[in-house]
Amino acid sequence: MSGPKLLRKDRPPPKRPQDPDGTRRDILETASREFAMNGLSGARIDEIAARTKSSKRMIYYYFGDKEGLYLAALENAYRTVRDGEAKLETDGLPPPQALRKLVEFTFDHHHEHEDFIRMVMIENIHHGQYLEGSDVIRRLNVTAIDNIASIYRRGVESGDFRAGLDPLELHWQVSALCFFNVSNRATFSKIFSRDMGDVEHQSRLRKNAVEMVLRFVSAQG
Amino acid sequence: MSGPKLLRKDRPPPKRPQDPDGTRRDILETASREFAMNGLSGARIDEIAARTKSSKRMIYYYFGDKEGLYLAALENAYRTVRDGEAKLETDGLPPPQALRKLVEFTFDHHHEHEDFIRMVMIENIHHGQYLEGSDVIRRLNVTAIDNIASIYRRGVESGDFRAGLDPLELHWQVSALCFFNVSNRATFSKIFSRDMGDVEHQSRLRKNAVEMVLRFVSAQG
DNA sequence: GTTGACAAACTAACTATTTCGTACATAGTG
DNA sequence: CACTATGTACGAAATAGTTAGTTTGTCAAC
Repeated sequence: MSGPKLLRKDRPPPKRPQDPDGTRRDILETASREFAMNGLSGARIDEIAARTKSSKRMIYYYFGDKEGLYLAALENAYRTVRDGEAKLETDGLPPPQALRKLVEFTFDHHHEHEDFIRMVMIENIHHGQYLEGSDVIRRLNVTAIDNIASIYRRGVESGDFRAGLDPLELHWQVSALCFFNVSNRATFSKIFSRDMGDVEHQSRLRKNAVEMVLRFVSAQG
Repeated sequence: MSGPKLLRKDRPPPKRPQDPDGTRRDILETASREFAMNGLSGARIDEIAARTKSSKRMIYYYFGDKEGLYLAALENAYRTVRDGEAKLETDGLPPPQALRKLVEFTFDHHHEHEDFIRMVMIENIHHGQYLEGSDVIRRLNVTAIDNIASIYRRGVESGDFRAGLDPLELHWQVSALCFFNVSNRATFSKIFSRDMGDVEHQSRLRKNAVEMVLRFVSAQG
């Protein structure tokens, strides 16, 4: 489960009685799950400590207090997801296909990272006040615009897309469709007695999201 | 602020030392604000009690426990919003204009009812488990589909809309665009250092949402 | 290479509050 | 007088955070 980074010093330690990096990571991962599951006030420090290989004292040792731990978990969530997104490559493709790929990728990616979605929801409940103090997160996200901005620019130049749209707003629309798909699945499914998370619905909703964005930016229409 | 229902008995009581209906309503409204603001575990019974004209004792008297109060607040939120939505009239309009009006109305309505949005977010964090036991809420929502379903059907008949779309999925897309606009405004604004809630952005996002839905259902394209 | 000092990593038990919920007593109402 | 509505005070459990002390690693000096 844990691969301690080799090649850092001569001896890769097989079992350390003291393992600051490992302990820190273990706490952070456990806390991330608990916060994503229960929210900031819903998560319990004692519960997190119990699920950790470490102890409550260590949580305070490394993260100061509950809010410090929450912020670390929030940054962790953004980092994990944005790192994954960096793998998307669309440079070679014609703009419409590139945009299609981006939407499909975003849709799938959000779908696969429910904990991230939940953390963002939770942070929005708190009016983004913890995110506010984190330059880390801002940096991670601002670059996420570059991709869609470049695709859009190419699309306008090639005549496939209409001009006058704002890449940030485009990103907003894509996010809305993909985010909502995960964030509101529970209430939506229960209200309408349909499991919106099953493969059939997901495949249709994914197709819809793509069509919606493509038709929106399309030059003809 | 409080209009006690007249015409029920001869005398509308001007000042009652004991006022069960008023007390109940006062508690519910206060609780609704607090839960919307802080979530289920974040809200404090003592805090709610303090903001009430009444006392903590009365909360337990009328709502049993914290979860009972939360459920009442959740139902209250859905009821308030769906009651407002019932005012929308689109029967006379040609389908594209009817759909436009529906999207604009939903967009504005969500925008004006942030507390409702927050309650739905909170309930989704809890995997919709409280909503599950509430037939009240299900009933309120299922009828919300009728409107959009009827517009869509008329649109297909008139040749304005393409066939083969699912009204529930259409409702999903509209909801996504309008819901996200409120739910994720905080984090989005802070990450990109733009106030997405100001009038200019809102007006553009609203226009985008309408165009997106109309282009999506359009027969040509 | 052994030692000893110092810092980092870690353990266990404890505390001060907060927070939900309740008993008990009282006042209005029909 | 029975029943509903309400005020006051209290209690038990949960919860964030701490105090005090122990073990482990590092590294320079001998």
